[in-house]
Amino acid sequence: MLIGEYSYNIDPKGRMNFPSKIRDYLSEIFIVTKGLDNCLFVFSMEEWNKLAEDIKRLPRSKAVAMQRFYFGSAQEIIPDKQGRILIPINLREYANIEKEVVVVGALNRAEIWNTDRWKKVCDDLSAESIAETMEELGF
Amino acid sequence: MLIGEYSYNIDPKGRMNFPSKIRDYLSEIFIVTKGLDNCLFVFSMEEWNKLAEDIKRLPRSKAVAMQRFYFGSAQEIIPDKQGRILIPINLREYANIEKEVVVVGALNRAEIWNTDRWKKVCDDLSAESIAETMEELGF
DNA sequence: GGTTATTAGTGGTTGAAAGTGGTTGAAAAC
DNA sequence: GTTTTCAACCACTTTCAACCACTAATAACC
Repeated sequence: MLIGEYSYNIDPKGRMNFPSKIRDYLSEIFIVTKGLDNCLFVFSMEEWNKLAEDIKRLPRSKAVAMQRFYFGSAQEIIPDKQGRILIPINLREYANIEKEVVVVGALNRAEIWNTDRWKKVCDDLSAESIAETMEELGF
Repeated sequence: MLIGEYSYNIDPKGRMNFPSKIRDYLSEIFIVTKGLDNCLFVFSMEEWNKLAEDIKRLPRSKAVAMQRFYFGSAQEIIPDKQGRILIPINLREYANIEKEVVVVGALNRAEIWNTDRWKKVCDDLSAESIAETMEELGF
């Protein structure tokens, strides 16, 4: 299961470190795509293939948008010996990533965020709605 | 699987570079045809033959239009030593391709777009519909 | 608790591959 | 026979992946 929050800086060459714990979970090669709310999604090959299969089976009307969104933006990523990755420029632009970056575990995927955006998202998470949902779950 | 987004300029002689990653997948020779939404489709010979078979099996009424659309516009493409391709003028006109071009991976085919058109298509992808479909898929 | 060993993270260099521009020569068109 | 076109090269530039070397942080051990 992917959990945790990790902060890094992107170096002048566009490389960013990628948390070793998440790397271990994803194995040597994985997929980065556009995600929701202008973050990037990171999938293991296994999860990615599942998603691809599901998208294939969608009715045409929904499939086209999903295909363009995910396949169009997807990139195979292989970290270098030091565990760094290089994110394609179009994805960096999409996610507003320039310098400070956060990698966040999210169950079956990881997410990459512009740090400021991430902070904002966290602030906006209303404590009440969380509490409410917890109650629904019986916790 | 064909994925990713790659940007190039068409040079004064009408040549455009073609991404090596997609070239590798398609092998030495492939097919370009008119596609949906005024883009161009790029198929591997294998996929192309499959499509041709499928079209053959259609009921006559539907087959004629499909045949005219796909076979009529199809062209075999062989990249030069540097990996560039030359797109026939009728296809360039169809897709409004003049200078800035994007090549996009889409699972079993690639698409070639006028850059501005592609941007527009991406912008029009509604975030809600993507989110909704994701939820349906259980991601 | 302090020292050492190990792993995580950062910066920089280099060489191969990807990408771009231009030239030439054969074939087709006039 | 001349001109035009275009595929096939050649040469150059840029990019980026693969290293190497170093520092910081963490874990293990005495």
